[in-house]
Amino acid sequence: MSAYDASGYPPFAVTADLVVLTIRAGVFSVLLVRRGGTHLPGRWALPGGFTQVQEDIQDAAYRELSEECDIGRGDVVLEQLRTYGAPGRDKRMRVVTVAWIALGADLPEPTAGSDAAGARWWPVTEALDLDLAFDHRQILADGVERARAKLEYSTLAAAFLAEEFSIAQLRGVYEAVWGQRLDPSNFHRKVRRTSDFVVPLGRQVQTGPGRPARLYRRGNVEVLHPPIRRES
Amino acid sequence: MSAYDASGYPPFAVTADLVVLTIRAGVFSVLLVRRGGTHLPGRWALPGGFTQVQEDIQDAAYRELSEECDIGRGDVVLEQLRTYGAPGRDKRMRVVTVAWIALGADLPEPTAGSDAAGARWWPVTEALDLDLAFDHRQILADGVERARAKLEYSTLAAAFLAEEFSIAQLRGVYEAVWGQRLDPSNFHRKVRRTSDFVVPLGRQVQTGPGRPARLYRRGNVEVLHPPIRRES
DNA sequence: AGAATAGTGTCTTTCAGACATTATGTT
DNA sequence: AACATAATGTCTGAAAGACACTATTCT
Repeated sequence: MSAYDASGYPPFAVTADLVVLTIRAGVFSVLLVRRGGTHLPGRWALPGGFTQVQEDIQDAAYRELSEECDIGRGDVVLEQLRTYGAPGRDKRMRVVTVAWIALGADLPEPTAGSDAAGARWWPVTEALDLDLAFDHRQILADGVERARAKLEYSTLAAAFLAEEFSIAQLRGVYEAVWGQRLDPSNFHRKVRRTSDFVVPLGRQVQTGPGRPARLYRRGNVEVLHPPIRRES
Repeated sequence: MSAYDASGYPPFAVTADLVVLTIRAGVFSVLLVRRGGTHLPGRWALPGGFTQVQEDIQDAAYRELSEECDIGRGDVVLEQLRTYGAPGRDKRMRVVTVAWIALGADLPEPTAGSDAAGARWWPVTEALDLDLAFDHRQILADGVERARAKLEYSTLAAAFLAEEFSIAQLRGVYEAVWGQRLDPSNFHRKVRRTSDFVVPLGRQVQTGPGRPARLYRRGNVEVLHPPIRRES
């Protein structure tokens, strides 16, 4: 590769930016970092950074997750969102960023990376109103909408939960992400009748008052036919 | 921008590759170009090329459409597919490509660009079996699946038709893209009952034997609630 | 007249939404 | 006992699939 004359094409920087989503105490939340350094210091932004020359773009996303968020590969479901490459989106140079969404359960409090002056979880509704750096407000909005849409026609909601969960917890994911109440009995029937959406484990768990809930794990189905709809 | 020290980040080439889809004589078709030059000459590939330094990535896609395919902005619906950036996907250098799907009606026979030794429309089913250059086989497969999926829950099918069309022609789009017969009467009812999917023009057209078909134009709805499903 | 295509109507099944009812725990 | 939550059952309306039937043209 180094033998090839690189002068024949315009050079770009390629970055990976991450919309890291989880549910904390029933609140749909996103991880933001406060920028350090000299450019846009103090502004909140999505975690991310430069892709290395020999690095797969998805590996770059996983590496930034690890370095900036202390989150491992097994802790999240990572999915490419889209690529943002308007010429002026970074004033310093021409940067094209590949954005990803990362969904996880019980994600830890972040440890600020070397480039970031701080990091914390924000409720998504609040984060959408922030004046984020670069075009990160748009990326965040797109990522949130992608997550909301995918709950409709996929079984992705389980990515927000630990290995074992109850159907009420699964419903809680939908309610947190959509900001909307769902009928418990209809939701229960819908999930159980969708073949291999969840697999019963035969055990129960008691969280508060009321009948104990049965535990399930994810099934192998990834597409919901028919979907669960928003906005009744 | 030129004042910034570019040595601090790894340089990438960014390209735009296009999955250009249309329906020709009832056959779901994709535009491929035969590579010229010195690298992989003679291999079929998706049309595309380098993004310029001052150019928006979507503008690059439109420019390649114009240069390599002689297709204007108004002739297609362009949508970002995803970005492919494995380190070894181009042996010459590190290239990240932003892939797009372009859907159009009655697209013209291609005029080969300067880089291409030839260009032609291929039936999608045949193109999927070709040994395309780079990772274009995967990009093509992803683009075709995206188009097929979007017909289900969006009104995108009309992008394959001219301004005025009959419901039978719209059904023909679904049948060509999905490779599957649909019941004419149920399809007709479904389309007409979806508010503002199509707008009647009050005129008719006679194509062959049989009752003349009423003409419609696209409505303003973009999302189908509920969707039209594949695989009965 | 017969064939071909466009469009409407009907019946059945499936499933979502609303909500009543039962089951099983806590306080 | 009162309450809270989980899970099941019932009723109704919307909509899809199958298909009969009508409408309008061409050969």
